[in-house]
Order: sequence, then structure tokens, then C-alpha cells
Amino acid sequence: MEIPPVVIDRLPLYARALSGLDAEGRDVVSSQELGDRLGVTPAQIRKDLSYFGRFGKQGRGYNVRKLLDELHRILGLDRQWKMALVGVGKLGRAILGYEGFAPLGFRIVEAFDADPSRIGGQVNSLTVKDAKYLETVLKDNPVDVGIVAVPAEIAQKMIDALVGCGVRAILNYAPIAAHVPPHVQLKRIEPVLALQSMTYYLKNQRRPAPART
Amino acid sequence: MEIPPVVIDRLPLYARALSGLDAEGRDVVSSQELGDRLGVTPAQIRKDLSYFGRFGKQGRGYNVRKLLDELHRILGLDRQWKMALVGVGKLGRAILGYEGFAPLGFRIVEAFDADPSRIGGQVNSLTVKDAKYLETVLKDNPVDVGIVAVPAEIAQKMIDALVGCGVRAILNYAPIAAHVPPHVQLKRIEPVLALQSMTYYLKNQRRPAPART
DNA sequence: ATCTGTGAAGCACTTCACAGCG
DNA sequence: CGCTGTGAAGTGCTTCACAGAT
Repeated sequence: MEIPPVVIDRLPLYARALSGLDAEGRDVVSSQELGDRLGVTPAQIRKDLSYFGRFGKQGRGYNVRKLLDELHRILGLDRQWKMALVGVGKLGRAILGYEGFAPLGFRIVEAFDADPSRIGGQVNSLTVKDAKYLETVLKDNPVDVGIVAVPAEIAQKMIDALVGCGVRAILNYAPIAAHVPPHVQLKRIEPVLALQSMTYYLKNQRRPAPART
Repeated sequence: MEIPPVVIDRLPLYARALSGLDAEGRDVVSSQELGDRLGVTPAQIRKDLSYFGRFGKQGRGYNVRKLLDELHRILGLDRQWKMALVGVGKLGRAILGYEGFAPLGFRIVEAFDADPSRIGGQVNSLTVKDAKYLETVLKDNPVDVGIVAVPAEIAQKMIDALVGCGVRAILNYAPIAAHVPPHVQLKRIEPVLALQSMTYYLKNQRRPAPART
């Protein structure tokens, strides 16, 4: 069956909420309560989950631990994923220092930059390698995800290089509309775009906000 | 007329591409060419723009400078927007140091934190203030946008405080499903969620990627 | 000849509403 | 009785296809 992309985007949200419930010691949760926590309708949650199987018990709800495991399996979060960072400027260093990736199974195993003053440097126990050797390094030691944190002007070139090394998922922090072949995932992290669309609603006094993103 | 939220989300993308074209000295662009640059269909662009007026010339295309100005006006990007940052940890400092906000009219004018070791410190010519006084400070000196970069456990509390001060747009970097009243905009910046949905497609060999986000 | 602007058609996603099970 | 799972209905967004302007 073909699963709507929006559904896939919501699953990590569900997984995170379930982690929280699990940590609170909760065994069972209804779609109603999960929905309240997430700002999602219960019907949406049930429909989303129904694409993958029947995980609940009628009259009771969902077993927190079991559903969490299922979601992890579905999303592929039951393994480790290797990532390569390109661009070790201010933003890149902040990404390297971010402690939210590792506990969830995402590990940055390589860091590249083109600036000679940064190459060879140590950041968070990683040695910064010359971007010129990106292809050589990643061909021997492939990664699953590329993180791009370089200036706009060279972002597409770096993305092309990553794709050329077989990287099939890219997290793009550079402010460009990047092009990738159809088998490659691309998600952008762009605070500025988020701000620029919010101002539309700010400008027009007290217009109700649209559904949360 | 009620404009679809997705349309509003695309306008900043168009504006950015037009800035680029303008910088390249281009006077006119067609929906076809703009679409090619952005990975959006020409029909989509024309339809989106048609919600706001008739900006093109048939047989010719759009005047780059004129359309850019219109978009800036529509989105409210023809003014300055003041922002307050809450949370001056590693992430918060990276946000303060980010140079992409100011040139587009977004200025961080206040920084708050609850950690005594950070309060009073100078970051990027801003003095970090005690989060305890957030309400007092922002009531005298209101901001348009709140940026939340605090740990998950206190994020909702900080968001509530910002909303209490009349902030109507929030950029949330904390990994929680935040709740805000309907008149408040909320956008989340969550690299981890982006990664966690991409792995679904990585896991399933060579499934084609869905439309770019 | 070219490219916009736009109703109408088509598609995708969400919500409803209820049968069915514990 | 409560809550899931799910076809069917409803809504919202995208694409088509072409009249009309230059």
C-alpha cells in the first residue's frame, strides 16, 4: 500500500509522545489522550496507525510500550544511522555539539569543510577533513545521511557530492532550493522561511492561526 | 478571501528565488523558470500568486523587482520584526550568532535564561536577562516573535509566558508538541523529526522520495 | 507566439460515523 | 460500555487546459 507522506511525518511525533508516556510509567493510552497531547485528532491517529496494522485493543486503547516498539520498527529507529556533516562553521559546530541526535540513534561520524583554517581541527572528538576528499572518505566508509551546513553558494555542489557517494537522505540547513534525484530524501531546516510565513499572519491583526506546523 | 496556509508557506520561497534573480540582474521571469529553480510546478506558482492579484504580463512573465516587492508587502517583510530569545545554552547562542536573520528584517532584541551562570552575560552585544523578569521586560518593550531554545521540560512554561506578554508568533526549537491559543502562530524547528521520517524511506530500499519538504 | 490567470477536474488528506470487539 | 479500525463523505490543495492579453 502507498502511505501518504504526511502520515510518515507524524509518526515520529507519536513515537516521541509515547516515549514520554512510557517514562511516566503509563501502560495504556487512548487515541483521544494521545491526540490531546499532540494537538492531533484521535481519528487522525487511528487512521494513521491503521496503515501499518492493528495495534490497539478495542475498549481499552494502545499498549504504550508495544506501540512505541512498532513505531520504531516502522520508522527504522531500531538501528543506528551514520551521518556526515559538511560545513563546520558556526552552524556546523552547533550541530556537532547538539546532544539530541545520539540518544535517538543518529551519529555524526564525519565532518568536512573546505576552509584550510578548519581542516585538521578537532570538534567534539571528530577531526575535520578536507571537503575535497569527501568522495574518497565516504566511498570507503559510507553514511546514511548527509547534513549540509555550508554557505548557499556551494550548498548544491556539496549536495551533489553527497548524492554521488550514495547518500540517500539529506538534511539541508543552507538557504537554497536544492535539487536531488528522486530516490534521495531531502528535508530543509529553515528558520527564516518559518519566520517569513508567520509574519503574514502577524501583519493581519488577529487572524486565527492555521493548523500547527 | 481565505488563503490556503500552504500557499503562505511557499511565498517566502518565491521571494528568495526572486531576490536571487534580481541580484543576477534579471528583469523578467516566467512561472516556468521560477518553478524550475524551486522544484514547483508553474501552475502552482501562478495559482498561488492569483490569490493576491495579477502581477504578470501575458506573453512575457513577471517583472522580478515588482513581484518581489509585492511579495514583501504581502508577507509583511517590508518592515522590521523584533524577536526575543528564551534560552541561551549552546543552541541559543548559535541562534544569537546566526547572521541570516538581520538582513531579512528579523532582529533579536532580548535574550533570557534562567541559569544564574548565564544571566548578566554578554552574547553578541546583548545582555542575558533573568527569565523571571521576562514578563516585566516584554511588557514595556514588546516583541513580535518569541524564539524558544530551552530544554523540553520548561518549554511549555516559557511559551505560556511569551503568549502572556502578547507575543503572537513563536519559533520553537524545543522537542515538544507545544500548545498555544488559536491566535498565536507556532512553527517548530526540529531536525530530529525530519531525520526520523527520512529513515522510513531509507529503510525500504530505493522507494522513491515523496515531494520535497 | 508566448505566457498569464483561472474555472473546473482531479487527487490527497482529514474527519465522520458506526460496526465490531474486549 | 469504551475505544479501535475503517469505509464513506467531506475538505482542501494541486493540476489541467484553455481563453485572453500582449
